[in-house]
Amino acid sequence: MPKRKRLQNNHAPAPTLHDVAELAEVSTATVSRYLSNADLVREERRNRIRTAVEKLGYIPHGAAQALASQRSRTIGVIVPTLDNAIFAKGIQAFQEHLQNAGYTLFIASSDYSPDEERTQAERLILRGVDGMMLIGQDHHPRLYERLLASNLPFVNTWSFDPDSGHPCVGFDNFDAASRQIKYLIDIGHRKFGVISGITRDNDRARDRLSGILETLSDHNIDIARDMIHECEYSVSASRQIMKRLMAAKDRPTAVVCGNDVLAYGAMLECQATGINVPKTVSVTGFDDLPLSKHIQPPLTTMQVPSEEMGRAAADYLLARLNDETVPEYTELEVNLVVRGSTAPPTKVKPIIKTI
Amino acid sequence: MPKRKRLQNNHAPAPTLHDVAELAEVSTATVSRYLSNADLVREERRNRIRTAVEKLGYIPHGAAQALASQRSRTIGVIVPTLDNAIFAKGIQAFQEHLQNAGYTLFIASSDYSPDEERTQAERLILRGVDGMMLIGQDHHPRLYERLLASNLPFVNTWSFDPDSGHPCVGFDNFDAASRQIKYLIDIGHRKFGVISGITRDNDRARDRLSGILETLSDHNIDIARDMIHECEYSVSASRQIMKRLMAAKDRPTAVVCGNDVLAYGAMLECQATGINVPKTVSVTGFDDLPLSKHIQPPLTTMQVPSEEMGRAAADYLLARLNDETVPEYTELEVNLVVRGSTAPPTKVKPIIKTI
DNA sequence: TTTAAAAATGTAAACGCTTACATTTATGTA
DNA sequence: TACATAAATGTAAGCGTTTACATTTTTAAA
Repeated sequence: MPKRKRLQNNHAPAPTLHDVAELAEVSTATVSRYLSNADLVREERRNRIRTAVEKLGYIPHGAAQALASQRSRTIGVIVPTLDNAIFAKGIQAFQEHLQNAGYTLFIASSDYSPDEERTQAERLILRGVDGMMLIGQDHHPRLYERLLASNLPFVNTWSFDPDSGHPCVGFDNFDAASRQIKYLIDIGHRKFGVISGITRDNDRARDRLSGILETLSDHNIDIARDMIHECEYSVSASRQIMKRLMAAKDRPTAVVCGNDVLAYGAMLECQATGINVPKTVSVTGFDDLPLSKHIQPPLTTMQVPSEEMGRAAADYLLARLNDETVPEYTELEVNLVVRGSTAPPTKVKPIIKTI
Repeated sequence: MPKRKRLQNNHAPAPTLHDVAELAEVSTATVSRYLSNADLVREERRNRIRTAVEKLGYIPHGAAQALASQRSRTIGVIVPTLDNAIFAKGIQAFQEHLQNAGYTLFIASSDYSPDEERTQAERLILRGVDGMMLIGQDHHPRLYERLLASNLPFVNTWSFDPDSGHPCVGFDNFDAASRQIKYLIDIGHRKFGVISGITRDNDRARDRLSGILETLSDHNIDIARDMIHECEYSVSASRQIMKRLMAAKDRPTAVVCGNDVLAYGAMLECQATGINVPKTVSVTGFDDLPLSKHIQPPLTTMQVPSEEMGRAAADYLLARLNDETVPEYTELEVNLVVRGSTAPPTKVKPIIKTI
């Protein structure tokens, strides 16, 4: 005799595996198997179970599954910020990919602070994430310790550094920045300004800055201390700095920015003060945000393969979770996209005419 | 005799409540109480427990907690997109607020599709979220049904509509758009173009569009069918439409855009084709993204209180979860910010001189 | 003191699943 | 047909907490 059969009316306790099993007249084990791998059960019962599931509107209880199976089918990611679009595309791709494999994503943000990142990571671990994606490779040492100690699969992204010993999917920020500045040198620039992201706790910003400075030095090009600035990733902050840069006695003919947002700031400051880009000063960015090809002039920048990165990061974690072997370090390409914001420097002094 | 005492070496099974209890020589119940409300236990034991927790590096098992307590301390939010910054600030505030209350956030995205939104919601419910935040109020009917049936606290945001019967924290999109267009009428515009977001399944876009059209009609201002376009939220798409708008025989003196991104597209198209904003055409946006005050000319737009909205949404859910009473409908203010992208229309025909 | 009430603690039963192992049933082979 | 083997199913023991209830200890009042 069935105990009760009320359908989905308000506040009805959610049906459990047991309810389904009872209705389908099989054991809970069989239902569980059906749910995880349908062709483990004979067709006849499969149908009974399917019917029961539908009739009851059964949804498995995630926490119970997680507890019993010791895996939550949940992945965590900690981004520095949700605020700008830099990471959005990559995260989106990451998520979609995981989703297809039955995983759900926890997203937290650290506001570019390793301490905060570590706190967030602890939270995610408490929530039982099966794996974790991080941005960059500058993380709290204790975070690395915990990740390693608990043998939790994780992957660094937006950086590529096999020497770090940590799994990563990303690109070589040093090299990318170096190529970018080399391009500017090639078209004739010698006087540079740099608006870098804050390098502290940010290996990407740091590598890009080193890439720039070392390449300049390789070419015996001097750059004054006051032509190099670090700056939070905002248009306002960048504008401020650009203003100072262009007010200097010996102003740069090219300003290299740590990312596109900073470049927007630089260009908008010029626009506001009537300085022509690229005639008076060339500006470059890094990221190739969707807007960059539309602004006037269109921004010369490094195209970062964020979607590919998200996908590859997901692949890495999924492989780890399934105990498949997978390369620990994956390098992706970034391309220099030359657009209208850069041009050879305009000669200021008229060339002495020969007779 | 202690069974084993290895510290955090690799792959050591995570310590459990039981381990802590054993080490502190109390029962698991006491440890559990200590963890949830420390002054339920006498000081002497409190210390023993604290020491044990630290020594073992104990972290509670989220899934087990969730299963036993029937609440996951987890909240879900489904945003249309992570891609642009529109929702970022609001989500960030939402998250911070929840976090302080011990909740962790699941973020999913629906790509503006109610079906996808519903699918994502099911996933989140399976994960056992205790509550849910949604954007707008156009949701799949079955989603509403499930939310109601399972008595899961949720709140709509970015819309305010007490008549809907669904809890919401947001603003009146119709009214906001109406005020905006009224301003344009007030400064003399009569010929309008509209670049709206896609209205299907998007009550915000729909309300803004109605706000515009009804207000025009209230003022007996005609607007041709081909001056009204719907457009996905991208700069490229918006540029296309702006191009058409400005190529028309009787082109508008003001173009109202459904959000700031669309407005960027409109303005950039003008910039690219040498049309002066605001002299030839005024442009308005909606959202007041961080960039909007910096672009040239700075964008006239509606300032949306996204952080406040995130906070208020969190407050609502937290109150519901603690069985406190809380208003079901919260209206927030949005302000018209007048900047340089709008100006009175320039008279095209010279006024006939009087003698 | 004694005693009742309050506070602290312990015991053990859930919570809703998964899964090792045992058992039953089907399949193929000799 | 009998038998070995493979496939399908069932049984029941966890998974790591919380929490109702029972028990013990403390506190305060008489």
